This record gives sequence, structure tokens and C-alpha cells, in this order.
Amino acid sequence: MPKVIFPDGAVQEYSEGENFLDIIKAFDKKLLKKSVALKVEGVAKDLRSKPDVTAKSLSIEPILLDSPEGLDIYRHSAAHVMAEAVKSLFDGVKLGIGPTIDNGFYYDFDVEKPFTPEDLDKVDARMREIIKGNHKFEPRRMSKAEAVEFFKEANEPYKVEIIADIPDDTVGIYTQGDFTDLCRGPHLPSTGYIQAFKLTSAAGAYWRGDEKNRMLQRIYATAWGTKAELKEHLRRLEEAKKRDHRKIGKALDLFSTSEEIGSGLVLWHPKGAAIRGIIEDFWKSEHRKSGYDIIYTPHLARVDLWKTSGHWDFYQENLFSPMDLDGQEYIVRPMNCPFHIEIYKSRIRSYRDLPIRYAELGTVYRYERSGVLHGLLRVRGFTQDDAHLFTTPDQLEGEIGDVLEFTLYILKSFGFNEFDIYLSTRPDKYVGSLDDWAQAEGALKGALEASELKYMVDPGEGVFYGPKIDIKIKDVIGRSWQCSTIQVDFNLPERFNVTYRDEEGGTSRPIMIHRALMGSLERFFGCLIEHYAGAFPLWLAPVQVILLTVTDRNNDYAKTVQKQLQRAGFRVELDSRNEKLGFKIRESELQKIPYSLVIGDKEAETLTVSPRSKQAGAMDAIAMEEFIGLIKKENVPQGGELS
RNA sequence: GCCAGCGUAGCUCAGUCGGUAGAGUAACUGAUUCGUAAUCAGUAGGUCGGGGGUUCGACUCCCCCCGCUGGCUCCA
Repeated sequence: MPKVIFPDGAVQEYSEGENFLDIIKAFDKKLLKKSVALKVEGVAKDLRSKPDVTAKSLSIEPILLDSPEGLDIYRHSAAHVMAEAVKSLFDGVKLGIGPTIDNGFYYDFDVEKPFTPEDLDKVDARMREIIKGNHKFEPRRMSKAEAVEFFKEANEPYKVEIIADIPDDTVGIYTQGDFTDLCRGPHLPSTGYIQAFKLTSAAGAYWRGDEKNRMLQRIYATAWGTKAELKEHLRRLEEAKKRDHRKIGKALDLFSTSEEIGSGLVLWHPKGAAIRGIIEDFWKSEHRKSGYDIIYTPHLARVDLWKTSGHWDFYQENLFSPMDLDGQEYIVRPMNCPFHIEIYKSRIRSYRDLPIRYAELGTVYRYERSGVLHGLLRVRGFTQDDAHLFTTPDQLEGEIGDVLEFTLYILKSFGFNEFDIYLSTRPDKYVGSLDDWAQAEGALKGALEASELKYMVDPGEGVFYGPKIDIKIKDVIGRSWQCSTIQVDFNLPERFNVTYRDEEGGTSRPIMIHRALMGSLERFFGCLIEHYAGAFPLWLAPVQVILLTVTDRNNDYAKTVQKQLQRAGFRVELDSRNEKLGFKIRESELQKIPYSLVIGDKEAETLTVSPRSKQAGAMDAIAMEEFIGLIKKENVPQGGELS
């Protein structure tokens, strides 16, 4: 009898005609219950498919629902159920694509009218009926010509378009009930396997992501193996909402935007500004330590400057319109680089001067389309922690390595320890020679390899003037935000005719590195707020210590304590309102102030304070000097020392 | 920019069928002097995002604009 071999070496014999479902069932019923599909000789197949009996022995591996691959199959099957539900409810629906995504799936539909929330309820209800009906997912294969014919017949032009792009000779088709869809598979054995899903939102989405194409209607959903997991996922989303920087920014009075002022323009309130000030001070002192010169440059420049730089041609959709000044056209700057170049060019530079590192907290303005604005994370006016390094070709890779190390040090100082690193290569729209691009990509790659950091390649995602390394930080809902960026540029030195005197007394062209570590202060601040849920570490907290008096009798002593702490350099507030202690504590907790000092008769008599830490709760009364010593130790960035 | 949803007191949110708006909280005033997450009472607070239309009458229905949110596209 033919047999299959499980991953642990166990063998199960079977007779002809049995499918894998039968075989696994005979082997271990419990295992079958957890399986959604299987791999045969490493290839994913449906549970209901049959083994090739000519092979006497096949190695198989059930794909379990609680594996990433299993969950993916599960969600994909749920997407098919959604498509069936939509097709059965609305007339003239044409199917787009229905892939799985993190935590769920979506399906795109070409429909007459966009879905309303009520439509989603109907789709949800129909999906549940389909699941209850427990229809089998029946696979079959068709030649491409047959499939094209089939989907033309079915009035599914998008499917026909997809088939044309499939390189294989045949394509997979799955049918459940009377619904048929193009699909690679594998799928669940039947719709009844789906236990827990929830439609989350509907949104317009261009066919193939191209805004020249027709806009389809997309329904997003999340799906999980069990109802408990779904519930847990929804709970996590709720938790994430609580950390939303927009919500916390309001609650802690950190920043706002105003309709009167305009979209995407941020107002930094005193407490947000206090944090920004601390970040800027830290940033400046670290840059000086690392050999950067800090500069200041204007926010406007003549439009010709941007024609020279290439921004006028390559970046125009993001530029604000020119304004006329004495017959000259000026625009607000979208970038800082040309200004730094002009400082470089203000005198002749020698190879002995290089590398030159100019750093600036440079405020820029970019026109972003209204639909993309998002809290602090995507705005129209923002301050980059920008720098431009001018290097000789020999220095390039070494400088990139140093910048990379410096970047990670700065990010770690703020408590970020996990990020995704991408190497972005030449885009379709680019300037410069292919040789330059190859050299620049090589230098970035070399620095990454030397640093032994894990990174991914993002093909075609570079800037028009050069390739880059991006470091992305994830926000609480799993969205990834690009903060740090390190870009190599051969192009601007060329365009601005930037030179240095080389060893031979000749004229050579430096290479530029553009880099921003935090990216923009606005976005970085947004990420910081979410990272800490507003409970900033001591060194960043706008108010580090709040003094809470028990009665008016304690006000005088509290003032001396306040003065002492201020003299020691701490940001201190005194809450001497005529309120109960519990009330004051509640407020200091809600404001997420790291330390509250309770000051009552007992403390005034013994010249002590009773600290209450945001992290650890109430502490025993201690002398002021002792408390100051304690918080001095804590009042530092988290990144350690730069090597 | 495109698709959808939303915009009511400083904040969080009710407001039914079209009949001129309400709660909690914050603010203010007074009382209370209190020991680790909300003391009590009173007062005041609104062009219902803006403009136009329908109607005897619009927070409510329709149109345009602004802003926000979730996506698409694009990016620090």
C-alpha cells in the first residue's frame, strides 16, 4: 500500500481513492481538526486533493490554522466568501482582487454605488449564511484560454486582465456553491471552517493602485481562527486607539491644529514645545560631539534655485506656488539642501576640509494632498533634523557607516529599539548616470553589511537624485512610519557645480549625503507620544515633578522644595490648590507626570518629601537631597554613550 | 486629489418624525483645610463647522465650501 510520511517520521498507509483529508483523519483526528491544508513534498495543496498514487511514498506536512501560513489560507477563503456574498447581493458586480493582509483581508469590487455601512451589515449577514451552508471549495485547473473564455462569459474583465499576466500555462479556479473565482489556492475544505470574522471598513481603491484607473470599492475585514482571537484583536485595536498621538496630544495639551490656520500646520503648545526643546538641545549637543557644524538658513528662496536643484522639475507637485517679490519669484522651501550647498560654495574648499558636515533643524513646507494628512505624522509644514555631508569618494562609505551608527544611537536614546531598515534603489523617474547609481547603492549596501544590521531591499523606492537607507518605526496600530533616512546624492553637486581642490591641485566633485535621523520633529514627536502613550521618560517629560500639598499650611515648605528642585535643574510645578490629595493625585496621574511629591505636615516637620512615582506608585518619605540624587540618575537619555 | 464616514458648550458625547438645544466634565463663585486616582452647592457657557436652498418653521432635508477620520495614491 502507498504511504505518506509526516514531518516527525510517522507513517500512514492508505488505499487508492482516499484523499489527504481521509488519510490525516485516519492518522490523527485531532490533527485533522487543526489543519486547513497541507504540503505534499513541500507544495501547498487542498486537504481534499488526492495523492499521486504512482508515488509509493510522499512526505506530507499538515498546515495548521495557528501557523501564519494556515491563517493566511483561512483568511483567503474568507475573502472568497465575501466575494460570493457581495455578488449575490448586488447586481452587476465585477470582481477585482481579494488578497490577505496583516490581520485580515480585503476584496475589491467594481459596483454601481459605493457600499454604505448598511450594505456592510448585509454582506456580513450573507457571509454568515454562506459559512453556515458549509459549501465545499472545489478546485480545478483550466488552460489560460479556457479561463479567459470563462471569465469573459462571466463578465469579469478584471479577472481576464489578471489571467493575461499569469506566466503559467494553466490557472487555478475554485468554486464554492455557485460562486467561482480565479485562485491559486489552496483553500479550506469548506466555508464552514470559518469561525470568526468582522468587516471593518469600506474604502475606494484604484484598480491596480493607479489613479488613472477606475476606482473600485474595497471592503476590509479581519478574520481569526477563533472568536476569542477575534475579540482579542479588537481589544488590541481599542488599546491602540488610547495611545493615539492625536488623542493624547489633546489630553496632555501638547499640540493642536486649527482650521483657521490651515490643514497640516502644527501648533506646538507649551508642553509639546518643552519636549521639542529638550529634543533639539540633545540633538544639537550630540551633533557637535559628532563633528557636525550647526547652521541656520532661510525658509524662502528664489524659484531659480529650485530649477537648478531639479526640484522644480521633479518635485513640483509638492511645491507651494511661487510668490512675487519685487518681480522675482520665490517659493517656500520644500528642502534644505540647496542652502547648505550655498554655504559650502561660499568659499573654495580643499580636500583637507572634507568631510564637511552641515546640520540644521530646517523647517520645510511641502504641499501634500489633503487626503494624506494625518495628525503629526503627515503634515505640510515640518522641521527636519537635516544634515548634508560633503565627502570625497574615498570617504563616502565610511561616512555612511558613521551616520548609520549615529542614527541608531539617537533613536535608542529616545527608547526606540525596534525598527525596519530598507535599502531603496533607483526609481523609474531618476537623474544621473547608471554608474553613479551603482556606486551609490554599493556604498549604502557596504555600510549596511559592515554594520551587520538586518535590512530589506525596497526596489525602485529611492529618491530621484539617489538611493537611500530608510529606517521605519512602527506605530501602535502597526502602521510603519519612515523617520530616519540616509541618501546618497551625486546629482546636486553636479547641478550646483560643487567642487573641492584635490591632492593634485585639480578640481574634484564631492559626493553629498543627505540625512535626517528623526526625520521630522513633528512625525518623530507623534511616534514618541504613541511609543510612551504620553508617559514620557523623566528626561523628556515637560513637567518632571509636581508638588502636591495636603493643606494650605504646607504651602511655604512646598515653595522651598520647588525652589530646590528648580535650582537642581528640574521642571517642577506646584499644585497648592485647595483640593483633596486624592484629587490632585488623580490629576497628576492623568497628566502622566513622572514624580508627584506629597507634602503635608509630616514632611514639613521632618524636611522630607513623600514621592509617588508614575511607574512604581507611593514610596517612603525621603530627604530632599536623596530624592534629587535619585532623579538625577534617572534624568538621562536611554541610549548610553556613543562609541 | 479620489471613495466613504463624521463635525452640537473648552473636552467627551445625547438630541426620536422638521417645531429655536441637553448631560457629564472642565471653567467661574462660595463653602470645605482634607494623607496617595474624582468634597459639596451654585453660576455661567452655543451663529449646532461656514455659506446657500427647500419649508410657515431646519441641528434635523438638499447643494456648495472648509476641517477631521478610515482607505487609495504619494511621502519625513
